[in-house]
Amino acid sequence: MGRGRPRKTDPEEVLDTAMKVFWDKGFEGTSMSDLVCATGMAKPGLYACFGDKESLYKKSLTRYYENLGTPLLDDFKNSKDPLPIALRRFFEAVARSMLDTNCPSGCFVVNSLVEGTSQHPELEALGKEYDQKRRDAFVKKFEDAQKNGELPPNIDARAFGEFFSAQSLTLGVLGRTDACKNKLFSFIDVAMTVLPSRE
Amino acid sequence: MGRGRPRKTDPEEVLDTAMKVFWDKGFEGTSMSDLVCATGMAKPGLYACFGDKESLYKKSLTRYYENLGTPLLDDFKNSKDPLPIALRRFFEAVARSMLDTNCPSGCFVVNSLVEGTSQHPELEALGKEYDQKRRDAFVKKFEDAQKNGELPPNIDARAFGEFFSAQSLTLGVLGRTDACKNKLFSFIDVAMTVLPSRE
DNA sequence: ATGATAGAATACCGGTCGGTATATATGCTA
DNA sequence: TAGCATATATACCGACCGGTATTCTATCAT
Repeated sequence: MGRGRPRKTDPEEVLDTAMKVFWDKGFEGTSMSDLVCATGMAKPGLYACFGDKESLYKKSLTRYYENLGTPLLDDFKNSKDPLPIALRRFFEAVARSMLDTNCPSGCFVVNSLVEGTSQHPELEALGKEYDQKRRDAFVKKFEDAQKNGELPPNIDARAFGEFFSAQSLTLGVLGRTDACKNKLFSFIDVAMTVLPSRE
Repeated sequence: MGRGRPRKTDPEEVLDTAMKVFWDKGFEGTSMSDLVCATGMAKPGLYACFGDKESLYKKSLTRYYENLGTPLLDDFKNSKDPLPIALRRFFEAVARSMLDTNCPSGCFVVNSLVEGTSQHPELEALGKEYDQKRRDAFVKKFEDAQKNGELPPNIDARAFGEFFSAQSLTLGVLGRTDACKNKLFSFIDVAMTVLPSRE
């Protein structure tokens, strides 16, 4: 094991860097040369390591999702806290990641909106998959809360779940355009008022 | 007047068609050849008429905004109806335009998120300008409603205004990804519950 | 040392990009 | 009908695109 010339660049770092470039310039707006400059890995290396441009993008987005999105969502799903607590923690974590300049904030919503269109069916499918996971988690959480009496029985738990699921996208949009700590957090404050009280 | 060879294609139709192509493929993903095919106007004609690609995009987006966004926003601003009525009418009009397949729904949010990045400062500025107009209108409406006693005095009218302003972006996102009449309208129903009752 | 292995670096491919120069067609005015 | 003004159509430009073949270099096992 360990034969051959050692790598100059760690492939996982390459994926992280690539995601930032894609986030900054968009999929179509990013050239392979941009990625070569940013990552330090030469073009043939990128192709050998990750396949073509679209595969590289998919792998970047997947890694990003598994490192950031999945843990956040799992924490929310598995939380034993009352719904308002868990919900607020989820949104504040999303908001913090949006404010982290080292983090390509909002790439999910960007992917869903633009990269994943009819032109790139695989990217579209990836985006829809993530969207669906989030929405399902939210809806289930709200339905469970209703069963547990945390939410009044006369509301449409699914609609409320989907509403809040969509608010994480809104945070992504605001994070890219308006990003400012106070605004994101006061947005969350207002959103939380949607939660009906127990009775 | 009327000298020279007559136009084969109406420039305003060209702008409408161009916006649809940009909406479908994104700014970077759209080539001038795509636009030539879609609009029927030859490339030199496009350049003579609209300037370069970025100018054409700006003119398309501006026209779209003035034909759709401005009237909607003006109706909302000038409405004498109670706030919940005016708000719901605004959101339902936005939702309907999202569901209109002839209408490149959500190009504002797309522009803000992706086209208008550091790579295209002019597009970014245009997006920010529209964003600001909408936000200002919402904030003013909520502040006025508070003064008129339509909203309780103990809430942060600005934060509520910005929250609802952002919901029109969320409708844009949902319209592009989830578009389905029931979902958009039940999203609006839930969002409306944020409005605190008079007292 | 030496050969095998695997990444790095360079140069290169056909195609398409945004943008334009040139020539032709069409209608108005006089 | 002559001529001008304006749009259209074609062909073309250099640059850059995504992707690859080839060569060079560094590290391993032997």
